Amino acid sequence: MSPSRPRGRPRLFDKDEALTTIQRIFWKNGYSATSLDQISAETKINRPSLYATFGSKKDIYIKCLEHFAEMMGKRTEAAILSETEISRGLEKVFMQAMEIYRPKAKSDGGPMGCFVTCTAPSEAGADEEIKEVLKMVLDRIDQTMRETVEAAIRDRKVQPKQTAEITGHLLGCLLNGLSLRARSGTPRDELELTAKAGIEQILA
Amino acid sequence: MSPSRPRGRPRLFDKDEALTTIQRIFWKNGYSATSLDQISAETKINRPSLYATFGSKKDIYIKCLEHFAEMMGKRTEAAILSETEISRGLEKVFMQAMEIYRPKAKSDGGPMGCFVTCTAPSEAGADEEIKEVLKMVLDRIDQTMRETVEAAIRDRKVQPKQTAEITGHLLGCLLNGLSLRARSGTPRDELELTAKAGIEQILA
DNA sequence: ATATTTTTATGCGAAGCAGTACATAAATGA
DNA sequence: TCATTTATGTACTGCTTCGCATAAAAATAT
Repeated sequence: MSPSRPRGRPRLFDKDEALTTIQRIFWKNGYSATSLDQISAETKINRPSLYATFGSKKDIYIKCLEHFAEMMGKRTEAAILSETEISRGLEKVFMQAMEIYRPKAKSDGGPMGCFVTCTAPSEAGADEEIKEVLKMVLDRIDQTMRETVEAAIRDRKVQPKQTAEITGHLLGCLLNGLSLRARSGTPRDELELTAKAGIEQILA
Repeated sequence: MSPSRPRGRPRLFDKDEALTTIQRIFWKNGYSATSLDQISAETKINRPSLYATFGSKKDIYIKCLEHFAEMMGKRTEAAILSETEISRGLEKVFMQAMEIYRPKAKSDGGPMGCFVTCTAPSEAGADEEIKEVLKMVLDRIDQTMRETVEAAIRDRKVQPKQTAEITGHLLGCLLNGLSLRARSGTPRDELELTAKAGIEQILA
């Protein structure tokens, strides 16, 4: 089953590693303010190679958005599965999100906030494709939250006053709000405090 | 006291009206994706006049951000003062925000979502000045919410489980989350439903 | 060895960008 | 009437942008 080496000259760079580097650049500067020259320089991949591998600038950006959403989604599901108590599971989800949105160690100028919710909305006003990706990511967050809440209701762990659907939306909004605040420089401990209180309040 | 006409040739355009037009362009396309040529074309103001009146591109953008925040702030305060019951006041605040974020009539390609939270975060990662303006606006939202909650607590209208400060943050996050969802195309009635449920849940 | 396939490297080209120099126009002051 | 002041319009500069055309390089297949 080991796939025999493909036919021509092999790539000098790792596709996934490059995508992660590119993601970080878009994350920090936003889509429009990032140039392919900048990406080319930081990844040390020539523009034509970049183009041949990932497509146009927008293609690359959308691949990064999906890459990020996939990463967050997997982490979220893992965090929820690792706890039996829903409020603990959600707390873990939010805490690890805060670690990504506003890393405590190495607060050197790395990107802050959620990559998707901090960079995509700016483009979504004029670009239908990016708007749809944004909607997909937001819906996915809410859906995961909702399913978690539904499972907890079935297990008689919580009895929220609102429907599971609404409760999912509220948890999603909370996460988005915290992401924007992280981007603006709000300190980590304040974000964590709000997150914990919010989960408690929304689930009650 | 009527200010005598200033010395030189009078301006052909209204400063405030122009700023509103420019704001709408930034609102739809974001900061980096908007060019001064585009602004010049849509306002019919030459770039040199634009520059002389408002300063650099970033100067113009920041003036627009502050212009928008001022407008929203005034409307919010008015809405709160117009109702004696806090939950009704907050509901009015959120409903009029939704009308701006996602206008029901004339859903022709006008900008959606909050101008500040949908365009500034993209730039805030690399621009300290925009980041500070963003923080100022977010803090102002939370502060207004907090003061409203505090007043309601004093009047024994509500007894939130969380502190007024936290409650303010939660209401702010809810508004931000709804703004992003409006930008992504979530229908108005769903936003309103979430808003009402959220207010009820957060104040309980 | 030679042909074939794929990636890399150089660099072009047409367009767009922000900002400004300079001459002109339209108002007021004397 | 003429100087002064401010705004406008044209056109330019120097730089950056995305995308691609073309040739060289590095691998496999025969």
